[in-house]
Amino acid sequence: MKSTEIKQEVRIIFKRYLEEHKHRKTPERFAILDEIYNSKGHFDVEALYVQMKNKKYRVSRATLYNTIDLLLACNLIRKHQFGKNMAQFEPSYTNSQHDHIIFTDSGEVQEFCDPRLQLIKKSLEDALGIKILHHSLNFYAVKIDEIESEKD
Amino acid sequence: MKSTEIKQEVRIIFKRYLEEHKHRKTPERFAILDEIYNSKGHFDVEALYVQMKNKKYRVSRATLYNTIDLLLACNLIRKHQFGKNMAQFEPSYTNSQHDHIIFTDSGEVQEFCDPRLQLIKKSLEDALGIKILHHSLNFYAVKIDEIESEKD
DNA sequence: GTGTATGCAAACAATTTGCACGGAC
DNA sequence: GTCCGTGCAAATTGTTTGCATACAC
Repeated sequence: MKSTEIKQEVRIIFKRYLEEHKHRKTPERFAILDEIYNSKGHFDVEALYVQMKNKKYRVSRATLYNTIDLLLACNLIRKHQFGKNMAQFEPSYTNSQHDHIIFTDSGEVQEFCDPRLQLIKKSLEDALGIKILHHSLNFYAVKIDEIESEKD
Repeated sequence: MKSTEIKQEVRIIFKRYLEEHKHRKTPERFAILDEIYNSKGHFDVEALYVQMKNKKYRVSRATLYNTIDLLLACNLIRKHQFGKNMAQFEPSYTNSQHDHIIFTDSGEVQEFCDPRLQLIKKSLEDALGIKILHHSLNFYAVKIDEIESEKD
């Protein structure tokens, strides 16, 4: 699916969600959605705020937080809490579930997916009689070659 | 190992750590360590503060945070970030590595350990040429019988 | 005696809330 | 015309910092 098609599609999903829940379809809300789906990748609220400020659009942080809640509710973005003050979001449409490796020195985030996690999840659900709603798996790592070069 | 032996042991480890790093062995620091190892289980800073206040001991939050940093540094406690404002700690001596299931309705935390996680970790390290320092795996779940009873 | 650790209160950063105005309906 | 959503600034929460005093060394 082309990038322009995706952007079109998520606007429709958002529009439908807002209508169904009797929320107003304000230009701010669609501008924020556009901005998020224009850049892809992970972002935090402050970065999004600055990014939109630098472009044409002027939104308050309050509106960003408000809209992000709506986008989370209709599953157009996902939230990740990488650490106390390291909340990040990412667009989730046509973007399959995955987990994260956070490089502790640079803050860089890399995605991965390992099917064995689903086996662990299934085992737990069966063994404990629970329903797992979602999960968070983060590995905090450093790159080997960077360890080597630090030895100089 | 008996509970009293553990408490004795961790005091010795902490004492050694403080000496090696030229930190003072203040009564507050040992009182905090004792309090943590008296109750075991997960705790957050506020709960620890209230708990100590209710007993004999009067410590400031600043000292709690300071001491917790020291205890983290010498691996006598572990920190878990279950959500933005849900940082919890737990004593880690004679307490093997494990992961957590957080029940989203009650906030209850249950521990589990699945060896397959180590396989995932190993695969990633080998495939990507990285060294994983630590990880965080949390499942957010509800109990099945509670789902059923909600249907009433 | 020196200088680090403490308690307190003020500072902080990320998020939230309250309020008056503006625009979606 | 209603009243929800906005921008702004003030409030809030968990944590950190600054400063004067206390006490470990």
